[in-house]
Amino acid sequence: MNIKQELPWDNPRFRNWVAVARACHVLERTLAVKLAPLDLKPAQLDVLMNLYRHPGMSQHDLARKLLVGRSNVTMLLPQLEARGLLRREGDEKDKRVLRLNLTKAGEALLMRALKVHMALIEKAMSQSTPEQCDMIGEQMRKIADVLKEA
Amino acid sequence: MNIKQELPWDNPRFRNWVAVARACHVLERTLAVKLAPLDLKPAQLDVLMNLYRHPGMSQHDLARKLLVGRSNVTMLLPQLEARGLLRREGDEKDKRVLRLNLTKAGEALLMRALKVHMALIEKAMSQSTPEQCDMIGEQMRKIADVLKEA
DNA sequence: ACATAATAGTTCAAACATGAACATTAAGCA
DNA sequence: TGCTTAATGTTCATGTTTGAACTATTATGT
Repeated sequence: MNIKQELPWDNPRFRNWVAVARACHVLERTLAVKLAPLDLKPAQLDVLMNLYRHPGMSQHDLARKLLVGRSNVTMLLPQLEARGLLRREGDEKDKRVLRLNLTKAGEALLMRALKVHMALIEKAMSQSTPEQCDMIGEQMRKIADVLKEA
Repeated sequence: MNIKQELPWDNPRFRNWVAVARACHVLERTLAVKLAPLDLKPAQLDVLMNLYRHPGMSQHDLARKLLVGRSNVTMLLPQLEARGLLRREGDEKDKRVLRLNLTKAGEALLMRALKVHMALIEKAMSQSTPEQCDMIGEQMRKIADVLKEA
C-alpha cells in the first residue's frame, strides 16, 4: 500500500480547493494594486460596500459582515471618517451603538472603486459561462453556510 | 435609466465572486482555529506543504509559490527551523541560495495537519458533485492564470 | 429594585505582512 | 579580465490584524 494514495494532492477536492484559494489570493492582490490610485485598500472597499448596502448599520454588524474582529473595525473606521467618507453617529435608543453611514464623498469614491473592482472580476470570470458562474456561486454559498455552523 | 442597473450587486459575476471570496475567508479562519492545537498557522502549513512537494526549493521559489514577498518568507522560516521542522542549507554551486528541506519532525507534523485540512475541505466540498468540483477547480485555475498575466 | 449577564465599542500589545534599501554572489558582456 | 546588471536573502520601518482586557450601557432574573 503506497502512502501516496492517502495524500491530499491525489484528492480532487483538495486540489480543486487549493485552486480556489489561489485564485482568491491572486485576485485580492491584483485588486490592491488597482485600487492604489484611489488610495483605497480592499478592506476599506469592503467597508464602503457594506455601508452602501446597509446604511445605518452598527460596527458590530459590520464586523460580522466583514468576517473580522470588532477591534479591527474600530481601527479601520477613523481613517475613513477622517477622509470624510463616512459618518459615525450615536444611536438614540441604544447609547452603546454607533450608526454608520456613507457621506456623498464616500458614495462617490465607492462608485469609482466599484468600477475597478467590477472590471477585475469581469476579466476573471469572463472565462466561465453564465451557468458555470452561477453554479460556482451557488456552491460557494453552500460552503460558507456549512462552515459557519462548524 | 435606473442607476441600480449599473450596480455590481445586480451583476451575477460580481455576486458569485463575492461568494467565492467569502467562502475562502471562512474556510481560512476555520482552518486557523482547527490548526491551533498543533500550534500551526495556515501560512506555516502552506510552507510545509510546499517543502514536502518540492524538496530542496529555494526561499525565492517558495515565496512565489506562496504568492508572498521574499521578506515574508525570511520572517516565516526561522520559527519553523527553530522548532526543528525544516532545515536551511546553503547551495554548493550558488552561494546565494538556501535549499529548504523538511525534517522527519516536519513531515510528521505536516501529516497531522493535513488530516485536519483535508477533513475541513471534505466537509466544505462534499456538497458538490465530483463534476461540479472539478469544474470549479478548472475555472479557478483559469482565473489565476489570466490574472497573473495582468 | 438590584445584582448579574450580556452587548457595543475601545485600547493595547503582540503577531504578521509588506516594500524599500541593503549585502552578497552570480551572470552577461565589453 | 573587469564592469555592469541581475538575483538571493536579510533588515528595517510601516501598516494591518488579532485577541484579551477594559469601559459604558442595556437586558435578564430573582
